[in-house]
Amino acid sequence: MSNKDIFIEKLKASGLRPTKQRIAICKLLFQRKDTFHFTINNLNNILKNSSVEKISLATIYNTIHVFKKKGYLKEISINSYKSYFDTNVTHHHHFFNESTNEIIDLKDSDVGKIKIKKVIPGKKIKTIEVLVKIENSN
Amino acid sequence: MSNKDIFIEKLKASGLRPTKQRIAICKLLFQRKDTFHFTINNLNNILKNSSVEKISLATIYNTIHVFKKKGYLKEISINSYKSYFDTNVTHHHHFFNESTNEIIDLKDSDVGKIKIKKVIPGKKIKTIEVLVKIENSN
DNA sequence: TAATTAATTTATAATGATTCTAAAGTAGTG
DNA sequence: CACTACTTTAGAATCATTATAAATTAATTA
Repeated sequence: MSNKDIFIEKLKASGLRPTKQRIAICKLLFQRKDTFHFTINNLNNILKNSSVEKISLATIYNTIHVFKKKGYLKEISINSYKSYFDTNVTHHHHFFNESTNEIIDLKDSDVGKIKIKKVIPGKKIKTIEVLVKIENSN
Repeated sequence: MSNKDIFIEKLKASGLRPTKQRIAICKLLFQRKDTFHFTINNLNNILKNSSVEKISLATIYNTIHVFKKKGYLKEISINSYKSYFDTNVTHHHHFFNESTNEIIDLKDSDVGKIKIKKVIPGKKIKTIEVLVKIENSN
């Protein structure tokens, strides 16, 4: 199965028709080796330059939100200034480099077991997310 | 020293003149036993009802941001939809109740030691923040 | 205390991100 | 090919936040 076919599958599974705009977005997001952290604004800039297709902002927002709902993308909360998305949808954690505003993935296995000693009656833990803020060590 | 005097001190330390609007904001934020998690919108609503003073949104934004910069308030990143502030400025963590959107403090000592097994060359860890998402266990 | 100066408050405008809308275009189906 | 439903798009609408500039108030000085 070609990459393009995989993208078409992803789109169909998300209830979206495979259009050239959406396929261009898929290429940008999923045709890469490493995980990709991005903002909508990032995506828009890259697509404006790289892609042959002219893709409107509304289409980008739409597609990203559907992928997020479907679980093909994760949204990361680092700070209130920007909204980041992540192509790594496995359970994992993040470094945030406060000197450069760069996000780096931290594998689940790179974080030791976390013990939560407080229990909230009637609630159960759904997920534990760790954000490690780093800065230049000089 | 009365509460009001403490508020005046806080304001002065932040480089702000003690006006009645700012003192009303201080009362709301700091005259309480438990930590307070809020959005600007929350604050505005409470002030609109509770306080004798008419306080404009611009004043609220201004004051909150100065307090944040001074370290009298912390901003918490839970999700991209809302921007929350916290009157607890010690190092600590949070539960986020996804059923109710409620934030609950988790004391530093309620979280076991966290081992980060990955090192980023040239960077040092500034802080480690844990967000525990919970839901009804029905 | 009155006068002066500088900071503050406020309503409103400006901005920026995101969402909505409705007209024009395109994919899927028979 | 024709039809229908889904998409795309530009631009408008909305919402949170920030900026602005005139009116008000606090602090300072005489």
